[in-house]
Amino acid sequence: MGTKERRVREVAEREQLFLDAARDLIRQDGLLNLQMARIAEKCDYAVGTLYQHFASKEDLLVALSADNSQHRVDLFRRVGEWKAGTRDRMVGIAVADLMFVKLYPEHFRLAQLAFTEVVWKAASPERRRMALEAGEPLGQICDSIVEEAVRCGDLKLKGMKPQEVGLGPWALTIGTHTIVHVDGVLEQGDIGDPYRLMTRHLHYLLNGLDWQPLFDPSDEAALDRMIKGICTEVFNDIVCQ
Amino acid sequence: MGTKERRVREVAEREQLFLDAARDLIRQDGLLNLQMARIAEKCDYAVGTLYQHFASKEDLLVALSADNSQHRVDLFRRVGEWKAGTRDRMVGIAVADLMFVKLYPEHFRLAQLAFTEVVWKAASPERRRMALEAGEPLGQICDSIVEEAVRCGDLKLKGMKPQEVGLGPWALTIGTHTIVHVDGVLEQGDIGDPYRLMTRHLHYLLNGLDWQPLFDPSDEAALDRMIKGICTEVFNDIVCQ
DNA sequence: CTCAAACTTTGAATCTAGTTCAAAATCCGC
DNA sequence: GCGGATTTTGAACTAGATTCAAAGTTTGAG
Repeated sequence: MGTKERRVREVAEREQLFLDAARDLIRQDGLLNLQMARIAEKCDYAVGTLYQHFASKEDLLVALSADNSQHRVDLFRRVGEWKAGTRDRMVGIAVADLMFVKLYPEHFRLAQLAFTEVVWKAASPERRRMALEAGEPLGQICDSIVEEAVRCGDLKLKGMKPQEVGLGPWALTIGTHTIVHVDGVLEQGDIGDPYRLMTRHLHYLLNGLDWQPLFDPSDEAALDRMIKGICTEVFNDIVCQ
Repeated sequence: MGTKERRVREVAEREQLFLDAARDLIRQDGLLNLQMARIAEKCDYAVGTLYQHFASKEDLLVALSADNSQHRVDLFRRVGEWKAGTRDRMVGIAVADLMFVKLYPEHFRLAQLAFTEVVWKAASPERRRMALEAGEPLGQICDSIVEEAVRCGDLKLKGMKPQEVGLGPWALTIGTHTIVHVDGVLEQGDIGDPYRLMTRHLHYLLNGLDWQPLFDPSDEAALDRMIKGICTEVFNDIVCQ
């Protein structure tokens, strides 16, 4: 009696179809011009069917954003499995994040919108739960690196929980993306590559945390070498920079 | 011949009236339910008049966000004028920002939305320019603290520009707010007060930058004392915590 | 003071796009 | 092959942003 299972699978497939279509339309016409009717049309389904999957447009946006996290999780996993020191891997997480935003800037923009009060609150509770769930592995990978660092003596928690340590680099990363993506803000004072700068600040933060081995980020050449090294070793097959 | 001037002033006053009404309505019914017609009604003007001031709803949102920056700038200025060491003042900036978001969480939410691609791009170019301009003093105050720190020997730039140094703390701050304001994210791993944690990470970052005098943020009591000290000395008259 | 041109305000009408829902189509077990 | 359950459909509905022609007001020249 696999007909029920087939149905479930078909529905899931169609949901994916809708999400992919929405992504295409966003890439094509911008987030600004995304219309529910167009998504349905592009998939040769009626609007009503689209609404069987998503309670509202906001619901779809959050779903799309959750779906996008998969890409990010994939990149993070590579870093999680990378055979390297804990500090290098922590920097690797930040570089992965940075690559994600560079590769898919529209995903970042969408996530930014999706987590906005107006959109987030208008999505269904299940959808919100799913979106949070989709992002969970990111935190877990990060935590496990911190935990390993503590085990092997690279880092002392000094009364913090592993998640609390992770919050610093995470905030630094998100904050940098946010600043970079508000166009106009960085034009004023001319700042070089904001992402190389972020890596530099991350190293300062890690040095402050006394995360071993310490690294001198004012050595620009060494910094570049390190970033390039991570790119080659971890993201070899993905276009880098 | 002051009739033209009077007119200009009246228009400006009405614009402020509209913005204040919008702010009230947001506080009352939430950003989600803000309606252009209601704003006009509340001010006893026709919708058309509202549209003489703001090209679109998005335009109004960006304008409102720019108007809100004034509060933030006021807090920053206090820190800028505070007679204290440069490092304390840098932390003071972060505390000011933190207080701003705690005092006016709805302003933060609005800013978050306003700087979203969908809203930002739909606002008129002048409005965007004005919004950026309204935020400029924040960066300037921050830069001037960095510059003074360099002059008096508390900090070495090591090849960075003053703005580049400031970007680290700034990103850390914005990132923390962003994480805190996505409800649900921090529920998972139980993290104490995320803002005290942010201050702690900021100190780690400043230690990493070798910004004198170094401070041990793992001394929780000293950290609390410092935050409380800033609140009393700089924001004495404002409710703190 | 008068009047017409210029400018401003008005709000009903328009328009856009998200959402609903009754009818039609399809599926499923008997 | 049939009848009820489920799914799909898309025209109709709706909310709310935006427009614009008509009404009102101001200005300054005569």
